Amino acid sequence: MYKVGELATLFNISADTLRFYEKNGILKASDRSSSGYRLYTEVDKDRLDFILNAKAAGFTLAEISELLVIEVNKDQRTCRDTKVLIDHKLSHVQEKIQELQRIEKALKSLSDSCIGDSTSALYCTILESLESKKI
Amino acid sequence: MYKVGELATLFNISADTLRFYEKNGILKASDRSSSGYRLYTEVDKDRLDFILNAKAAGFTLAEISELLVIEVNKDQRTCRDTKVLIDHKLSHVQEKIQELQRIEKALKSLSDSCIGDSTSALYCTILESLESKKI
DNA sequence: CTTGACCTTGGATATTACTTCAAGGTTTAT
DNA sequence: ATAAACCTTGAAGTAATATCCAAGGTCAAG
Repeated sequence: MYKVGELATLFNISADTLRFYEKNGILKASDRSSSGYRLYTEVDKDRLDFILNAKAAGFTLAEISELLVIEVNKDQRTCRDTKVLIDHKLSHVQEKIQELQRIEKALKSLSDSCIGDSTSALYCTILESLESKKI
Repeated sequence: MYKVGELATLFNISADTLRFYEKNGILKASDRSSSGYRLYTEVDKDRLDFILNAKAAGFTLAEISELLVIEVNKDQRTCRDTKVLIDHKLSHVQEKIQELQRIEKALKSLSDSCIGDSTSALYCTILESLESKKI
């Protein structure tokens, strides 16, 4: 059994984060000590591991909740249920990448247009672009 | 002179957004009518154009404020001042792209490991990965 | 028995960029 | 003259993910 600070240290997160996860129904300590301290079991620890792995894969906490529902009811769920979530997330991430690449391109084009030396900004091509050009 | 709704319509944003910009010191209507209506001039309109172009290039409102300070005091600023901001933003965006690409890769690898058919999730490789593997 | 490190709770704060609301005043068209 | 469409303000709400704080209880060591 781990106290909140112990489990937090194990995973290099803060005790506040664990309390936050509990408040949001994503990870509840299985037990409490007689004095009210949270006590986490090995199962709780595995669940936290799952949560943090999913987070590292880019899932939001809401999405992780969905994944956990499947994980916990594995025997009544199919691979399709899981894969649908992953693929949905994947295309969302790909859209975001494309949007950022559009922005990257715009910024590069702004940056490349300007030498960036100590001459007056009066005729700075970057500013000129922002004044009028549609990006 | 444009009223708030007129200017908003011109740029396909909401009147509320313009009021929000004013509250945040990013764009203030130059005048008010006798009854208190905001009245925007052509200069205000140009400034809004600048703001929206910068937004399209991925800048936050705080960053746009910085750009506007340079834009308005052009004669006392250099190209370097401007380019520093752009390049700073550019590398920030590139970092975000890399992080998303890391996530994309992780998701792809999860997705590819699973056929996603109607077999039980009991042995779903995606769930197995999330249970233990560090991504 | 005291000190320090830990734990509890609820609530506030932070970020970003708005949106919505309530209650009321103004303008324009018919 | 009245209805529709506009405008005003300040305050509160939203999403996402925590972090910080205050006031107080608990536990282990010396």
